[in-house]
This record gives sequence, structure tokens and C-alpha cells, in this order.
Amino acid sequence: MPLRFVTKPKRTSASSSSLSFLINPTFTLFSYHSFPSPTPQRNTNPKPDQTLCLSSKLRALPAQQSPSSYYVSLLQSCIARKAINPGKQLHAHLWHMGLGLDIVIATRLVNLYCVCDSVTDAHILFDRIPKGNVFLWNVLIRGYAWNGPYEAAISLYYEMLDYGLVPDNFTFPFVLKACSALSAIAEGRKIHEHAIRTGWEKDVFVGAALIDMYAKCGFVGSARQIFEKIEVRDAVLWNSMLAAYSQNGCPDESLALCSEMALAGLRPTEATLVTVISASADIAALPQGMELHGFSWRHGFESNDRVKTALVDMYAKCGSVLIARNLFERLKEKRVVSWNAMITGYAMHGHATEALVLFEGMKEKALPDHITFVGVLAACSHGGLLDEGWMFFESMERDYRIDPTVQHYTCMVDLLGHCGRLDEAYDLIMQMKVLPDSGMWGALLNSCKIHGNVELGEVALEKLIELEPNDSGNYVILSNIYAQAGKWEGVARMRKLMIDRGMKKSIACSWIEVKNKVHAFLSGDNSHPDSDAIYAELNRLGVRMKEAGYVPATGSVFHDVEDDEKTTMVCSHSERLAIAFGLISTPPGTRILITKNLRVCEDCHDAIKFISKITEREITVRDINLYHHFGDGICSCGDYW
DNA sequence: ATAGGGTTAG
Repeated sequence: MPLRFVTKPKRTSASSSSLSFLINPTFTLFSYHSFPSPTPQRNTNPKPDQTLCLSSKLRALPAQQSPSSYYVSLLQSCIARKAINPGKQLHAHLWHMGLGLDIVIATRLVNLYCVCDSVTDAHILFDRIPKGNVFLWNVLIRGYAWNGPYEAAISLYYEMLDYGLVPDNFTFPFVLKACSALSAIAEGRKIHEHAIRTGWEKDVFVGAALIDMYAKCGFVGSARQIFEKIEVRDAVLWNSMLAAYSQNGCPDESLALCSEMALAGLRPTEATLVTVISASADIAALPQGMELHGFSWRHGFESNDRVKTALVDMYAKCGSVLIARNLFERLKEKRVVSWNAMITGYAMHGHATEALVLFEGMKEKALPDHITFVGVLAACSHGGLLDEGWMFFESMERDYRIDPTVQHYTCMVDLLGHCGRLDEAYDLIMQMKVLPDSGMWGALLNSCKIHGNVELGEVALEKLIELEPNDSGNYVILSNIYAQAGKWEGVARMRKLMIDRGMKKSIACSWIEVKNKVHAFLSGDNSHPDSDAIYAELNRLGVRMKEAGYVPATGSVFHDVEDDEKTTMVCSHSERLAIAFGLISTPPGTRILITKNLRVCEDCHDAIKFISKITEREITVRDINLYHHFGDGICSCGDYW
């Protein structure tokens, strides 16, 4: 479960200032110690560092060269190497020489502090110099857009307007990036207006930034409008639009746009492929992903590690862990992202041992990060490995200096829940240093459902209602907990609560890809052209399942109806329709891969076990939490999900 | 003179 509830951690911004020598002019970093007198002295510092390199360069200043251009090139090399300390020495020197207010030099100094993640220092310097040109503002706005606080980038932009300056084609991408980071749609729209008024809306750079801003705020339609308005479209602009679709759950549109891009005569770039491959990974569209695999190879990306890592992720998410592993082994260089994709791939499929063995191998080759540990802990959780889980959880802080985030705690809650230690899970939530989110309470609620703990389930639901009041799924789970415990008055209360609050049960949907076409089914759906054949297959299966000992369990049917009717309802759950369709439209022995937007219900889970045995098929169901691999009557999740 | 848009793992 924790693999699904994820948010990006916020980047922290540089806060302390080290420009004291500017605030207090009597203090200077520039001293004879760092800039030795012409007579060379023995260096008392055991480690000759960049400071001394720089000071010798300053000493060697050629007389005929203008000091300004010489310093500019020195500054440029500090910027290129992100060399903050030599840069500060140079800054002090320039200030001493009276060149600190030179606009070209000052702008580069502001840039230096920005690229060295010292935006606060950059701003202090900015406040002390003339601000007559847009360039200088752009550099600082970019500094904030990259490092945060993002609000500062936006307020600086407005200060710039107040100052009487007109934003240019560089200003817009920077300030829009800050809007994207904040999902600040209102600000983004205003700035879009400014771009129209200043005539920059159709610039490819501004356009790409606008597309990205609208996409990150969830407005794909607006993003597409921008895209349509731009006449010379380059690859990056196409990629922005592809990403917009992928990020907003429109992988089909993303794939379609990719073909359009090819028709328009543009060669795919690395970003194109990574984006569309990850889009097909998201819907577990294996045939489509395989086609993209071939497409990438044909376009010369066979040895591209980033594309290959995206393919590793795609194959893993489509249930082909072996192919994923094979590609993973062929990477020229395994970076953290690649290890993480493979480890989380194993974790999602419940291959706990493989995930942990891989992690041991990784430790010697790359530095694990917080995502690695989410994967490792999720693996422990799926495998019910309590001791190992605690060991990794403790090691994370002790050996890698990674502070556990809410996701790591969620994995631990899930793991404790898995092992039936619900009170310990609750205690952990109470004593942890991070704020519990809906994923955390969701994990606890899920554990309560599995172990039939009504009391803690009620606590979890109460918290969930505060955090995500419109998610009906939570009410349904608690209702199911009541139903399993035979507490029908609880079931009735939940139903009343849902009606009073105008909530509807989320619509379940399952889909399967057959011959490059996605076939989606809702619960009780009979709109598919082969509907009759599908229900006939379900009936045939029903008879054989009964013979094999299957008894329909109706506990997970939320509605209070008669048993017969309940049976009919679970029998037409969307995953069963998709599976039946898969059975009649693929040759015997073909593996069937189903994706479902919600969790699989108990009865379907049980039924699919029987179906896998009777039909001798391998059936994989990817539900909202994890993969269920059914084969020969058992499921890889060990009935814990 | 100096700066720029898109992509992967949870």
C-alpha cells in the first residue's frame, strides 16, 4: 500500500547568509592570507585548495587586459564549477577594488550565489546594486524558482513590474516554473495574461513553460490550447505536451500525440521516450510498451540508460519482472533511479527476497536514497518481514542519515498491521515525528479490515474523513469491517452517512489490453460488443468453480440486499468481466493482465484463484495497491492486501 | 557580454 501514497518531499531552501562582509563593510574576507604578497611564501595550509589557485590568478592579472573582462571570465569559471568559496574570495576582492556595482559583474555574482544554492546571499547582494535591467531580476527570479521559496520568485516578479521593468522571454519561464511548483493556477493565469500582452505567449520557451504550468495545476485543456497556438514547434514543446498528458492520467492521449509528433517529422528525443514509456507503464499497457521498446531501439536509443530505466519500470509495472531484470542488468551504469525502479518493481509484485537481495547489491554500488527505502520497506511489508523491516528502518537514519518521511512510517504501519500488531501500529503513528496523512490512516484502516478490528477502524475513518472528506472508498471499507463483524447497524450508519453527505461509491473499472486495444469494463457492464459471450463464459466458469469447491462470499457487497442478488453482483464485478473477456479472446495458456482502479474484493480474489486453477492460466491483477499473481489456485499476495 | 522550456524511481 505505501507504494501508492506518495508525495514529493519539499526541497529546503538555503537560509543562512554568509555575506556578512557586505553588511558590515569593515569586515573583509579578503586578506593577505588568501592573497599572498608577491614574494611567494610557503603555504602553511596542508591542503592547497581552490582559494590559492584563484589568488595566484589574481596576482597574475595581465596589465594589458581590462580588469573587468578578466574578472568576468574568472567569475564565469566559478559559476561553471559551482565553486562558492573561490567565488566569495573573488567577490570580496571585487568589492575591495570598487567593481562591486558594475552591473555585468554584479549580475554574475548574483548568479554565482544562485547556482551555489545561496539564494539568500544572492538576494542580499541584489538589494545593494542598481536594478535597472531585466537580466539581473531574471537571474534572481530563476534562483528562487530553482531553490525556493517559490513564493519569493513570484513576489520578486511583481516587484520587478512595480519597478517599471517589462518581463521578457526569459522572465516568463522562470516565474512560471515557480507557479508550477506551487500549483498556483491563479498566479499562473495572471502571468499568462502578461505574456499575451507583452507578445511572448507564442515563444516556444514561454509556451513550454505555460504548458508545464497548466499541466502541473491539472488544466490539460488549457495546456493543449497553448500548444495549438504555437506555430514552430520543436521537440521540447511536444515533450511538454506529452508530459502534460502523462502527468494528468491521460496516457492514451500522450501515446497518440507521440504518433502525431512522428507524423510531423520530428525525431523522438530521450525525454519523449521516457515520457511515453512511463505513460504506458502507468496503465500497464504491455503491448504498447513493447512497441515503444522496439520504437526506441529503431531510433537509436538501444544504449540509452535513461530510456532503458524507463523500460525497466514499464516491464515491472506490466508484470514482466524477468524482462525488467534482464534490461536492468544490461544498463551501462546503474544509477539510483535504476536501482529504485527495480527494487520497487520487485516490492510491488511481492518478491520481497529479490528486492532485499538487490538492495544488498546496491549498497556497494550506489548510495540508497529515501525512495530506495520506501521500496525496501514496502517489500518487507508485502513479505510480512517484521524484524527486517525494523532493521532497515533504523539503518536508514543511522547509516544513511535519511530522516524517515510519512511514507516510511506508512510502510511500517502497514508492516505492523500485516503482522496483526495493530496497537503497535497505532502507537507508532502517535509517537512519530511527522504528520500522519491520508495514506497513513488508509494503511491502518486496511489493516483493521484484514484483522477485523472495529475500534481502530473507526478511529482511522474519523481521521480519513477529516483529511479526504470526499473519498467514499474509506466509508466502504469501514462498512465492510462492520459487515464482517456482523455489526449491521454500523453498516446502516455508514450508508446513511454517505447518503447524508451526498457521496457515491467510486465506480469500479477494470481493463485489459488485447491486440493493442484497451477494453474497459464497469461493474455489471453489458455494453461490450462481446457481452453475451463474456457472461456465457462467466456462467460456464461458475459451474466448474462450484464443483471445485468455490462458495461465493458476499461480505464485501456494500448494499444491503438479499444473498442471491449479492451473488449476482459480485459475479459481475468489473475484474471478472475483464478476465472472462481475456479468456475468450486469447489463446489457451496466454497470461492475462488486468488493471483495476480500486482494490480487488475478497470474493473476486477468491474466485480468481479458482479460475486460475480451472483454466490453467496465469492471471495478474494490478489493483490500486499491488499486483496479485494468480496461478494454480494461489495468489502471490498470500491473501494479504 | 550575462540566462532559458520538457523526461525516469515512491
